[in-house]
Amino acid sequence: MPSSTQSDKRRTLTTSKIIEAALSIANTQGIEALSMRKLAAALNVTAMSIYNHVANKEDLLSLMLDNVVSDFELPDEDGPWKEMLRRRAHSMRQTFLRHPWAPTLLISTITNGAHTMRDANATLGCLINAGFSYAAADWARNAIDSHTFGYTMQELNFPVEPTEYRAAADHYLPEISKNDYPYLHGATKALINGDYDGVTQFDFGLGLILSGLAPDQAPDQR
Amino acid sequence: MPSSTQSDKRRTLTTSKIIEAALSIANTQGIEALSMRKLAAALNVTAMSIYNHVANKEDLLSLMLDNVVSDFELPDEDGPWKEMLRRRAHSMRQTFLRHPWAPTLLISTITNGAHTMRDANATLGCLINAGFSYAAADWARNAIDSHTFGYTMQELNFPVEPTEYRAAADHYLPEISKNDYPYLHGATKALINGDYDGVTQFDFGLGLILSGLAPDQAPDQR
DNA sequence: TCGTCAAATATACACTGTATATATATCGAC
DNA sequence: GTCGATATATATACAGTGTATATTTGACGA
Repeated sequence: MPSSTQSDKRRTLTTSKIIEAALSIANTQGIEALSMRKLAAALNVTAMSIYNHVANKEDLLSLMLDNVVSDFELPDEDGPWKEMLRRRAHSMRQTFLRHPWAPTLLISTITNGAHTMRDANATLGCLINAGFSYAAADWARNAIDSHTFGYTMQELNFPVEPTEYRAAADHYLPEISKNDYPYLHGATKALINGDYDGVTQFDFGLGLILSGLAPDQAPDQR
Repeated sequence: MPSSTQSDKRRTLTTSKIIEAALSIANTQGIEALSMRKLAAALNVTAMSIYNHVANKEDLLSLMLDNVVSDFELPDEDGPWKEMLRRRAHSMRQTFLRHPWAPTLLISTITNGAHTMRDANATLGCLINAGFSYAAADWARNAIDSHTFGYTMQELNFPVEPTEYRAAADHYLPEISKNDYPYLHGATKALINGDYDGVTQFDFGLGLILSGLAPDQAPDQR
């Protein structure tokens, strides 16, 4: 007796519901907890049902990643390039902080999602409209993205939460022999006693790059 | 009848042999091909034997990573800091090109291997001896490493081999709609027609950072 | 009312890391 | 030389993974 009391099942699964549930699992339980069976369970469905909407797990991950990229602030192609690129970089970092599993996958996966392409197009367009050659724009974007990915991934991997730096001192410092690694020991101690402000430190490196960039320099090649 | 013709077995397995074999598999067949059973087979041994020398797979990966890090050129703590750090960064990139699986793991794993600690200590020491404060040295190293990891990971993930750029043109360009993504289309075409020199491009971004760094600037914090 | 067709399911397979229990080879002490 | 003791290799097993294949089910157009 099929009644409407339950969920009246059938035909309720969609690709976007799958992606949504997958993102939720990855964000709350970590990417390693995202298995097809767990995802299916969260959707009240069998694992194999998912394969009616998604080619395989790799495909699912690509869809998730493009969804993440859609949170990047799209540069205005006619706006001031430094500010546009700085804002985009900061929004990338913020996005990665919300989806800590994403950068590793994003940098080691080929994605042609619509949002990813739009982001690349707008970023390059902003530079090109500012007078950068195609090659120079590519180099500039590459340098900025390298910093954004590299910095955020290091930040996400840092073993201690900013709020418990001091508490970690007694725990980690003894492992760093003062004799064998004097500088590392000292730096760790200084670091733990200081404040941590990820935005400022990220912007510091970003600023080094942006300051050095200009439409005319960069590659000697055609 | 035990004879010495074969291998006279027993007691031949060592941690370094395991690491060596694991590195070989990861470098030739990719990190995803490295399973405990395959590794054991390469060593003419059972999977569980490995666990007498290694706590678990994560531990094995840490040992492999520290081995990779040992290839980084150690900065001379009293040498000229810009040149020292530039050389270290380039050697990191070269090392990653030989071990394409390494950077992703290295940046997403906490490692306290001796080589990793020595590298961190020497790098910080070089900056500190050049007049950087502990905090400034940390920020500088962070900016340089961000670029090194980020750039090399993007480079390793680039879908086309430098030698076959032109051949890839017909293959990839059609997927990038000239109407929807004009700048990306143009940049891709330009990129494919140009030469690729990873060293030069890497050094370009690195140079931006090194040019901006100085012992006195950087963090306002203590 | 009946195909038709898409979507959900059931089952199965090869493969993963590794816990547990067992066998065996080597070495120090007598 | 003989005998534990100890370290190391093995055998077996289990829960979990992605997914190929075959089957069932439900909704819709004729």
